[in-house]
This record gives sequence, structure tokens and C-alpha cells, in this order.
Amino acid sequence: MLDIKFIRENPEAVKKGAAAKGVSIDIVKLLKLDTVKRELQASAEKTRALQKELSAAVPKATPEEKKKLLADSSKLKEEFLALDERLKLIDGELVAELMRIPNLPAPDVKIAPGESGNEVALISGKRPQFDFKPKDALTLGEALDIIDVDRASKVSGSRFGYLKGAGAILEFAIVRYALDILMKEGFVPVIPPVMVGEKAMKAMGYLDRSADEVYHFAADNLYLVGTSEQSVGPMHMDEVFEAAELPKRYVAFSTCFRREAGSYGKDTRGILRVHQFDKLEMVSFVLPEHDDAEHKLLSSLEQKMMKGLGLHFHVLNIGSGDLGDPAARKYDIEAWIPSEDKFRETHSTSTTTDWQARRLNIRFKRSAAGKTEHGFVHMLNGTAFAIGRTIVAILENYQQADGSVKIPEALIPYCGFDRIEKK
RNA sequence: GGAAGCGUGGCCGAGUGGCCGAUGGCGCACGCUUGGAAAGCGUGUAAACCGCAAGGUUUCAGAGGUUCGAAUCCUCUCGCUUCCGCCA
Repeated sequence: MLDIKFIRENPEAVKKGAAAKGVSIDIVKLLKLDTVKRELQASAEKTRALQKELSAAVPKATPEEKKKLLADSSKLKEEFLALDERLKLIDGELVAELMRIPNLPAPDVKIAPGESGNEVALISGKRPQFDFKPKDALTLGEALDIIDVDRASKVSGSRFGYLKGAGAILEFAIVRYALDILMKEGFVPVIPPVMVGEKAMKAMGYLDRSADEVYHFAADNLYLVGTSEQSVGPMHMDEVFEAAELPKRYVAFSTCFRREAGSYGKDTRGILRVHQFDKLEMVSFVLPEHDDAEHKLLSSLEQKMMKGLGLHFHVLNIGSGDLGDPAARKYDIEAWIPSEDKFRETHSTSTTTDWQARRLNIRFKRSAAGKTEHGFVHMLNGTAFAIGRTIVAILENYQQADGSVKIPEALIPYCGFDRIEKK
């Protein structure tokens, strides 16, 4: 949610910002609602104040005065109720309009429609050279008996998989590798709930334009998270941080669930795009002035962890048209996938500035020179590892001519083996 | 699933119809003290909204209701705790 005062003062900037994301908003209607609301509020409050004044005089009044006071007060109360009813109606409309407005792109984000503004900012490593035709992850995984999508489809349908044996161990190794790096940076490991209530999911901004992506249990009105950000962000809902407590950094491990509605026919093979996968996600709560630095930190940590695995990747600065509602700026990492001869997304880090924090009502306070300042925190998130896709990248990039797969150096201590081969 | 209790400010906790936006403590800020710190002492300290301001309104889990007037009484909802049952 944007600050209504900011919208009032910068209507053109808001309109432009939303348009840059491909969202059209009726700013005239919104400002009109805002004006009417304030007028109604002023007269309702005036009536109410007068009524309260009369009420307060009742205990001290003489019997005759009392009679008149009670009658006048009752009348004012009716007037107030009528005004208040209209006020609530208008305010409801106003809030609905406000919630529809996406976060604005940060000033340094390229304005361009769709994905056309995405730019490669950095390339790390080199394409691995094979003196044989590299196989895809599924072929490798099935041959090594660590991935089974056939049986998964029997049990759960399409876009599911079993990860077995050395594959399962590899997952835990990646988790522990990332935790060791991030805990040194002050991130607190968290295993959050993966089912969250409507209030939390809505506040995070995932029930507006991306509602189709989310699994919903109607009987309990609970939603399955598509990323643990949706569970870790609301953790501090309606809380106020002392400035000294910030930054607050978490790295959450959770299973993530996505309906993948509208992606029929896309990436149907293997485990690159599935309904259920595990992911480590970084979430930061920071003071507004630390937002940019934190975003760079999250991006650099993602890169550090990828370099540590020796994977070839590039970093994309995402253009305005490819930003989701909550994000003001986004950097993606795409890892090299030899079988597809292209880069595929494995990481994404966004700052949501104060957009999510406003909806979640997460604030900070700080005192200096005898004055107390309140404000909304800034919330950022970033992938530490989307584990399924990381395993896909490792299998493909570290595959050998004989069909075995070497384990990246950094993961060997965590795996307890240095190669996955056919038994 | 059955029963009971509870939900107050950044936090803890008092408060059972008008004197309550709310005693007190912790925390925090400022000052005194100190070589410096800690401790101690003193002062201050809820937020949101409307308004140029004076000021006003709202908020004691949430939504309704009773009343001229509600943190306080009533109803419903949600959450938490305890006991019982059930399951592990």
C-alpha cells in the first residue's frame, strides 16, 4: 500500500509508476474519494464532539437542564450516525482503491513493458565444456535413481517428484551449506508455518493479481505458501521495532506450493517447474535508509553462495514491466542449464520498500534529542536457494561422460560423498 | 469435541458506567552525577486520522448492541491459556 498523502501530493508519479508496471489505475476517482471522505470526516467529527460535550454536562445539570441535554444529545447522535454511515461507505471504497495500487518502481529501475527491460548486469563463471552431449537433469536423475517423477504422477499427478537417496542427501547438504554462510551474517534460521491465514496472505500482496497461484483450503480458510516470505513477513504483523533491533534478518526453510495456473505446457519435463519444492528464503526488516544497502547485500550473498557451488550464472536487473505488485526493485539470478543451452531463474531478490510493511502494519520507533520518530520498516526478501532448481543445475553442470555426477567441492563435507553414481 | 478463564500502550500490569487515553513498573530519550561507564537521581515518553493552527475524532483483541455517556454491561467472532476427552 502507498501512503495516501504521497498519492495526494504526487498523483502523476503514482500514475506513471503503476503504468510502468502495466497496471492502470483511476487516480482521479481515488483523489475524489479522498476529498469526499475528508469532508465527511470533518462534519461527522464536529457533530460527535458537540454530542460528547452535552453528555459530559449531564451529571452536573439540574433536573430541567438534564431533560433538555438528553434530548439534544440524542438528536445529535442520530445526525452523527447518519454521517458516519456514509463515511464508512466512502472509506471502504477508498481503501479498496488504495490496495489495488502496486508499489512504484525504484528510481534506478528501467522503465519498459513486460520482460523487455530486463538487463544482464553481471556474468559469473564460464559455460562448462563437455566432450559429450550433456543430458538433462531428469535423464540423469532417473538413471542415478535419485529422481522419480513417474511414480509421483501416479500418486499426485503432474508436476510432482520424488527426490531419493543421494538426491535427498544433496538437498540437506545445500540447506546446511547455505545456513552456515548466512548464520555468519546474522540471519536467524526459521522453519515457519506453510499454511497461513487470509489476513496475512492478503497483506503480503499475493491475493490480488496472483491469487490464481495460491492453494487455498476452503474448509479452514488457510492458504499454502508459495514462498516462506509469505509466512515470515507477517511474523511481525502489528509490531513496533525499536530502531536498535533492526536490521532483523531471517533465513527460512520451507516447502513452497504453487498452482502453476496458466503455465500449461511450459517446462512440463522434470522437476524445474513443480507444484511443490523446498526453498531457503532470506527476509530482512530494515530502517528505510538502509534499504538500498540491504538489497545489495541480499544480492551479493546470493552470488556468493552460487559462486561457492561453482555454478555459471548471470544476474539480471529486472525492468519495471516484470516486477510484481509488492516489489520496487528486483534482481534475479539465472543459472546455466546445459541441456537447454540457456540460463534459467534460480534466485530472485526484491525490496518491497514500505509497501508490504504498511499493509502488515510493521513499524519502528526511535528516539533522538528527546523526540520520538515513528515509521514503517522496509521489507526485503531474496532466495538463498530454490533447492530443486539448484539440484537441477548441479546435476547438469557437474555431469560426467559415464553418467555420474560430481559433487561441488563446497558440498562434499555436507554430503559425505563426492560423486553420485549408478549403483 | 466438552468446560472454564483470559485478551489494556514498545513490553509487563492496574483499572467493573461519567473524575480513564488510562495508576505503576520495565524499556527508550534527554539531563545530573562520573576520569569513562554501570548504578543512582530527575524530567519526558501511545499511535492513527482531520486541520495552517487552536483544536478535534478514533483506538483498551475484532464486529455488533444497551446507554445521554462503555476499557468497564450484553451478544457474536477470533486468538491464547488451563482442565477433560480423543489421538500420537
